[in-house]
Amino acid sequence: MRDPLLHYPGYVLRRASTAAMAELATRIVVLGLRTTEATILQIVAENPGISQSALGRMLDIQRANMTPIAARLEARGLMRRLPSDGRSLGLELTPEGQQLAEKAQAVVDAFETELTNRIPPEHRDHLMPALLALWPSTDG
Amino acid sequence: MRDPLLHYPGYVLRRASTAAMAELATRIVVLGLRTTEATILQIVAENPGISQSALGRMLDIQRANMTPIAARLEARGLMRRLPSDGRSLGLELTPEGQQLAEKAQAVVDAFETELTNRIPPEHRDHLMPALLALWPSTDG
DNA sequence: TGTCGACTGTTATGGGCCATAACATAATTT
DNA sequence: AAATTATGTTATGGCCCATAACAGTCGACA
Repeated sequence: MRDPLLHYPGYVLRRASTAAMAELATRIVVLGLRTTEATILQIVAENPGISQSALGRMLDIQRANMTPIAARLEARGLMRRLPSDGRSLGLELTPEGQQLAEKAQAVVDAFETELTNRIPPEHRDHLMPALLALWPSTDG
Repeated sequence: MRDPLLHYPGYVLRRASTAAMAELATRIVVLGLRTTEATILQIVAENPGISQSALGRMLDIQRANMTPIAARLEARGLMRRLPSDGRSLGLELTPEGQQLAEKAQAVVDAFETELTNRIPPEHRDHLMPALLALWPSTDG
């Protein structure tokens, strides 16, 4: 039984990503959040007033897909969407949103630290530059 | 506008994986295949007679999700599913499946090579060990 | 100032992959 | 022989991504 896929960086990248995301999802779901929602709370917490579009550009989420996510977070009382522009919606967290964002942040931080610690030290500092080189969307 | 996510290996891993998979998908779809199907053709080509379950274990695809994929490939005349065991189905490619598998293989190889070449040389050899360390499912 | 193009948000819709539960059947273990 | 395990199947849902079409707003520019 041969498995040549383990020599393919793209394939290993995919598998590593899927595994890591699944693990994070199980840790974050206990807060009642999806990983995407946790990320959004985090970004809005650090960038109050950011528009849906700008948020979407930062996270590579289409406007059309951002709408239901933001609406859901607002409906749960975690986020407010205030018209800033007539066409734009500025996002900011409610106190409950802030509180949940902090919990989510702690979970994510712990996870990312664990992830980093799994990498053998001699390879650790090379992962980020290598991944960023694979990722064309950084500059567009 | 702050974007602290770029310091998170898990997040960058996810983004890099998504981008890479999307790119591969656009290259493989012209063959009438999805990335998962291309992978399956490749594995079956190198492991004729492999059972659906064993294939699923290798690729981390649940039995329940493997069934429609394998059935689709069989319906397209690319693969045969021969009862080997009374309960198991042994998989093997048809001539058309072989031919398509070779084309898919060429596309994947080219893609993986390009991917590797994007990584700065000083980081190149560190990516695979780092990713494999993140990926717990290698041994279970 | 009025028009045209670009931007924003929304709705609708579909694709692709993953996960779980329940089931029937066959093999294996005890 | 009985109990457990393995395999394949069906059904169902979740999550994330993509595209098209639309209405409303802003900005650039003649």
